[in-house]
Amino acid sequence: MPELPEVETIKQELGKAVIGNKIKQVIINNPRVIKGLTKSEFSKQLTGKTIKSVLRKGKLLIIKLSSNKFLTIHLRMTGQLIYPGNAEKSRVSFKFSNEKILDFNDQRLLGELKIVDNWKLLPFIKNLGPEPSDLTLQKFKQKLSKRKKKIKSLLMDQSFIAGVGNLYAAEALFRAKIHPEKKVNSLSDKEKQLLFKELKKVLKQATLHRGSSIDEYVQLSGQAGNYTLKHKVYGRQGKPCLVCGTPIKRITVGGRGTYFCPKCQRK
DNA sequence: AATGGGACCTGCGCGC
DNA sequence: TGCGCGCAGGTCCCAT
Repeated sequence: MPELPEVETIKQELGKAVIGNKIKQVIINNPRVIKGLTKSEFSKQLTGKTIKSVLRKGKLLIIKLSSNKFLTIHLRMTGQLIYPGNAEKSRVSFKFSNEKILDFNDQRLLGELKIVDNWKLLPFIKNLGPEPSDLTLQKFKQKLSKRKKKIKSLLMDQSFIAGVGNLYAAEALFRAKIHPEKKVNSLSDKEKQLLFKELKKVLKQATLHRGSSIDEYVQLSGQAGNYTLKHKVYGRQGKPCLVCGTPIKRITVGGRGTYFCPKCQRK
């Protein structure tokens, strides 16, 4: 599933691939992923516009157009951007004047494409917590104080910190040796410090490895991300913990599948 | 205010 | 064999 490292990878590659390209045609194979505009309004807003820049905030991609409007893309779980594509199995494709095609694929149709005047006014952005790279240990600790829920649910809360999803929450907690169900108000100062360090580290390393190919995520070129091989707990139910050999357990936390080592990670 | 749970969506894997 | 069910999780929405 695309989380910060995956979306950042796409953002970097998309920037290299399409900045300066002019949209010649919009091909809409399934309008369900387009929010707030009809098919024809969506096409009209994009056709003839040039891609000026590509930004990322949390898991949201933001594409600045020459009209000074923004095309925002949220991949949710199974969204993919592929370039060059072919518009064959895509939900929406963008054909540029150089004849190359950018495909937006999305098996489960939960992804969202929008066109907005100002992305900063989107509710999702207004409620978004800090980017991990902007977060200091002091601020992290301050944000953790007075919170009572399970640490994993809090890490995945986009208003708490931007860009962390199910996979990296699990990986960071394993590396920090903290049980995913541990209540935030019972974390020691040392645990908070270690969690802060490991969370930043895992996100940075995953980005350097171009993300994790779980579910449908692939890089812009269609290649898999390389971080999948570095996972220590995610998807490893029943397999031995890479530190102590105890079988990795899978439980449900906040309705989400959660992997952890019952020996290394204590409540 | 903060928290938890359900809904959304589709394809796949499993069990009977 | 074939079918139906559960599951995958990011975000929004609602109830408490």
